Amino acid sequence: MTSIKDVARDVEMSTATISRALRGLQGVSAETRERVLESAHRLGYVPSPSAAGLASGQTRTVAVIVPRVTQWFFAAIVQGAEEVLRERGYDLLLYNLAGDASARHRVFETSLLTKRVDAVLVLSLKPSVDELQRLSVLGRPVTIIGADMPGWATVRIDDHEAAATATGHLLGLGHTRIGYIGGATEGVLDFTAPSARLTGYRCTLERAGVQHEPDLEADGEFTVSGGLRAGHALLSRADRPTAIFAASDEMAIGALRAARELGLRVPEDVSVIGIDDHEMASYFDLTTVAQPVHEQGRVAATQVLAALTGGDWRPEQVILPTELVVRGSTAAIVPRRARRRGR
Amino acid sequence: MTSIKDVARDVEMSTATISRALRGLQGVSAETRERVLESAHRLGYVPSPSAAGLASGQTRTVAVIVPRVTQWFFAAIVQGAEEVLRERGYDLLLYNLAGDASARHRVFETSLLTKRVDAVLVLSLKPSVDELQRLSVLGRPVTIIGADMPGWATVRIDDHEAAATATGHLLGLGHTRIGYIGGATEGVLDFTAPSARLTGYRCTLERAGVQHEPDLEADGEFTVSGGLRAGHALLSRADRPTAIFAASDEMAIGALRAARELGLRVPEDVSVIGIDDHEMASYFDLTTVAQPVHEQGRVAATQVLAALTGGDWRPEQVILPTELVVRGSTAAIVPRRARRRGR
DNA sequence: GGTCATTGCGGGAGCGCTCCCACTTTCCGG
DNA sequence: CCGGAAAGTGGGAGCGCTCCCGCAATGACC
Repeated sequence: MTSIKDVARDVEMSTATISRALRGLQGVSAETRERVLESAHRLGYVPSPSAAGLASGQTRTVAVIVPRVTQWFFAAIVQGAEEVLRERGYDLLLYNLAGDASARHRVFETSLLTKRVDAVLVLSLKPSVDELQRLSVLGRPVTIIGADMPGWATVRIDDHEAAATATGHLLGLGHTRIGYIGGATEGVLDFTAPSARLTGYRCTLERAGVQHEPDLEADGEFTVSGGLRAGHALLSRADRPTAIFAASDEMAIGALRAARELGLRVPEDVSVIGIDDHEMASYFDLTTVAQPVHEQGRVAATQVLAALTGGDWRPEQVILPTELVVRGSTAAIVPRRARRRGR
Repeated sequence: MTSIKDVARDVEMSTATISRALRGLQGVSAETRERVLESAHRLGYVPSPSAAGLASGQTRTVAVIVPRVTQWFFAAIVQGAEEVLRERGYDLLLYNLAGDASARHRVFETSLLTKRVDAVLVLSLKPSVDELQRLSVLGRPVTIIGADMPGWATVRIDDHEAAATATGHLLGLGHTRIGYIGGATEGVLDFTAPSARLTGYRCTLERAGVQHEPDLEADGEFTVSGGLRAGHALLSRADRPTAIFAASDEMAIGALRAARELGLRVPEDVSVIGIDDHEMASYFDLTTVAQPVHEQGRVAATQVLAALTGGDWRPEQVILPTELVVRGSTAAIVPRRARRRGR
């Protein structure tokens, strides 16, 4: 393995100069830099990240902690983050919790992170008090995506508002019996989004003078299968809702499926709206409140990178905009009589 | 930052012993190990991977090169690999090419990989001759998932057979006009699966005495939107096929959508079958040839890890089994007259 | 012509660990 | 009682880089 010394010997200079030249630091003449680059390339020199990390204390690596990569939403964020990290020469260390509590424990507990990465991106999970403690002890930039954590750098959407938009859309179409499919507000992936979306839904109903019915709120676990179950529960009621607002597109897709299985037409018999603008949403003709998923990853990565280079880093709360995307799964309520006909 | 020296001083022993004790090597008395562990914990000692990597030449990290994490298939493989890597204390460095040729170039070219990871997992992309050259120069275990590369360690399914199974299923139901939606056999993600599946389809038709029609083969780019386009093209023909075999579930889902948009009923008017058993397949009632996605990641990771620990590592070709999963999107062909009625 | 930045470069001390080799002690069999 | 193997431990030389400090040469300025 050729090392920096070999290059130094080759161009008859000190390793210090080689290091400077290779990293593009100033204090090296253009001619020297040229020679060093040529020599390094000719000798097939590849720097050792371990050695550089040991000497500099920087690993040029950031950890991304994600609940489940298999969920499109998280994967898309990872992809966004990876793009900007790669651009800047940083590597991405992926920690996939996959609903495994022990995995979560391990990642936070054995803070291997400490000396392994320069920064951490935490996706959509609300770290516990203890975990936050560990994160802050790291002394490294940390950005939390998709959760509201005052005092911490966060990138997210306004979940309350997104839910209000969705609910408002349904209200605007004349619906008043609006079911809600959400997720546990406490759990393995205890992010703050579920509760914010739930209150957004409730507040909007209330503001419109609609009585909010606990019976119309179901748990969809933020998965397609959960949405299917919840959809079945809501739609097989005698006094079934005329519209369903699911707190995520995946649950909305499950609800669509439930409607189909029950022989209900969408949107004639029931309107369905979600949140996310999942990549498959358009194929389901699903009306949704789109959020910039990919972009959140980019912004978060940009943020920690800025913290790493610029000196004055103070946690910033970034809120990205959402947008109602109307497709075919929602429609104005049809008078009872007419609706009957379709069943 | 507390280092190994601090622990050594604390228990009044040499750093060599601390290192041995912490890594669970033999040659340390149980009592000593106990004391070291206690001291390390009390002092909040965290080992430095950079230092260990520099000294040992091992990083306990493996690189996973993936075409696009946002595709469920790849994410699921990553998840499988991550599981076994984490179990064994290895970290996962994610390189997401995301269809960006320059990204691909960068990953392979600037073989930062060399001194950064102990092993490499390459997902579903057929490395070019040049890239293979670089991989072999690494001198590290490399496993390729989802592509057939003689001479290299691979983990995959028998694509030819999977396609044959799907096609055979349709033939068995009486279909003879069977459309095919596949992907470019050369491209950014030039894996070997597309061509193997195509030939599997053709061979099976031929063997059944069915004339294979080039017009019934469309390009779906292995995406939902591509499948939608291809489905439209195939199903809006006057002599449209009575069944469609899509080389991936995502394309099959696109085809289902196309059928719906054209007012065709599935499976009465057209049967659709895919490959993968995508997480959403059951929600679409999609008949498919299931492949062990998650498991492929696990097996591949296990393989490189074995290569890393055991001494005698020689490339092994693992082929995992597939299984036909019959759901509601395929059915026996209905006599022309009866079928008409439904249109 | 002298002073003082500025630029370009070298020397060399670590960074925190691993691993080879050597040393001591204990234990066992002959 | 002795020799030798085995077990437990220490010393210390790196691993390949970064970065601080120092030095020389050059140029600008009064």
